[in-house]
Amino acid sequence: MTDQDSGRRPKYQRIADELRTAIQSGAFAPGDRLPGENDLMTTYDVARMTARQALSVLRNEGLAEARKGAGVFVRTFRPLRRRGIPRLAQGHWGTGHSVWSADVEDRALVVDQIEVGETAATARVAEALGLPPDSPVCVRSRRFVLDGKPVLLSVSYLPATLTQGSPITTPDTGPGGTYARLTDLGHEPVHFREEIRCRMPTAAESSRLSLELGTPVILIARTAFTAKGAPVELNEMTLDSSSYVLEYDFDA
Amino acid sequence: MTDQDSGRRPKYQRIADELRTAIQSGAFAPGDRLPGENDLMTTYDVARMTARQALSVLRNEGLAEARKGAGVFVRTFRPLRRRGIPRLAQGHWGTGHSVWSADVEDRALVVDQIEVGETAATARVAEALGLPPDSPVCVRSRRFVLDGKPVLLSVSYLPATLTQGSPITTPDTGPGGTYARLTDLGHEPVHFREEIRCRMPTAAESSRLSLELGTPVILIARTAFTAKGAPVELNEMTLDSSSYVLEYDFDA
DNA sequence: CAGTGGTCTAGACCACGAT
DNA sequence: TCGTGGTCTAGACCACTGG
Repeated sequence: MTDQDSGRRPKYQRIADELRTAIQSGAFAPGDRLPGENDLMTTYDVARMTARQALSVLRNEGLAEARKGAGVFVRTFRPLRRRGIPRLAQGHWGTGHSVWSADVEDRALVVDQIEVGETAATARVAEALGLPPDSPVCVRSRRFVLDGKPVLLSVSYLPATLTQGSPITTPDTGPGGTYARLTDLGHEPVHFREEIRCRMPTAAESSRLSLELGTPVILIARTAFTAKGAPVELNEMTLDSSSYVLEYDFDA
Repeated sequence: MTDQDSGRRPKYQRIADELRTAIQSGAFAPGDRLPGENDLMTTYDVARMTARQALSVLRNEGLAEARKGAGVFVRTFRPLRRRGIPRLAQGHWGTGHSVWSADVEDRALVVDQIEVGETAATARVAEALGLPPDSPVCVRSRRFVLDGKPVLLSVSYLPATLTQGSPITTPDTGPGGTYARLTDLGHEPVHFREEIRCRMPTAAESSRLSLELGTPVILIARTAFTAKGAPVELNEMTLDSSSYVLEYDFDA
């Protein structure tokens, strides 16, 4: 260590800084290959682990992704748009445009890993549905895959007393889906509450969504209410944050 | 490597798995100290870097945080609740309860790092406000600190032609804030669009929000529209995801 | 097959925090 | 002061990808 020490910033962070700046300045475009471990070792005269650490910083920031045997590449962000309130989202609020561009949806959607069954409600689920603990609930679990890329995990909980004998307890709920069947049963959902949070994925989520390192997940917990204010469904969704932009339109 | 190899899972991931399971089973509660590098080295008979790598997995998952000189500890999650649509959020949708608990807000809020000025709109800002590129815009930048912990960065953009000479161009906008002043000027915002995404923080964001490793940020871009459908404000917010749950209520 | 990233070892020195 | 995590070196073998 003869020259450096200018500033107390660790070597691996200095290297990461330079690469990050280069990416953000456009010197490396999305999809471009970045200098690899060997490049950094010679360029900066550091050990292998130090070069690796620098690259791992960028990966954990979601800026780069490694492809084994190929190299390290700048990541892209081309999200889908999920409209939380379709009724209001269209219309004449058109002078200003969206902040983040999003792909149009004329792609191949596959629903996957469907599991339907009945279990005892966890404390959280019972609370959200206004049921006593351990009440029986209908559980519908699915995965959504868009153009071969998994983007969304969905688990829906409904009071089992409501869904007895209804198509809701079968994999195919029929035209209009679960909400149409609830309406048939006299429990039409008219009000919704969505709670949103964000965190790093568990190993299981990371695997089911094929997530890159440094990709958070968005959690949406949607509760559906009837006109009487009774909760009839809790839908817990797990989204690949690199695939989604959420949008909510509302009036003052 | 005499015994292992049972399963091709790398050592550091196996160690991380065991610790993760122990955390999720409650063997280690939030705030508890986890086995440190030296503990793992002797327990699993691995090299220092391997133990470090196992712990770094948990940190990047947001499950653990390291305190230099002290140890590695299980993280906590006690979020604030941000209601996107206050008018609807109250009321009679009360049978079902929130999925995630949230602290009540009787805490000390400080607004910080206030900067107000005028610049040329970036392409993204101009697009959102329906302005020609490089149009002059009023910029209001702030940081919100709750009980000493920074939780939110906010940057607001308004067409400079609207705000000329108004208190909006000063640090203190007066009672009712920016929206009240816009109303005074005959540009009352009546409709809002919020776009939400999520990603890992930049170094600057991480520093301004004092984020732990493994903590994503939530980005909210809110556009405010007048009754005529003209956008009058773009507010870009950056939230510490470990401090927030977002909530949206709406009707079918 | 050559090059890449993935994993792992066995050392070292440092800055920091608790005692 | 002593243990902790933070940084760094200089090697090694492996699995995978590409031409």
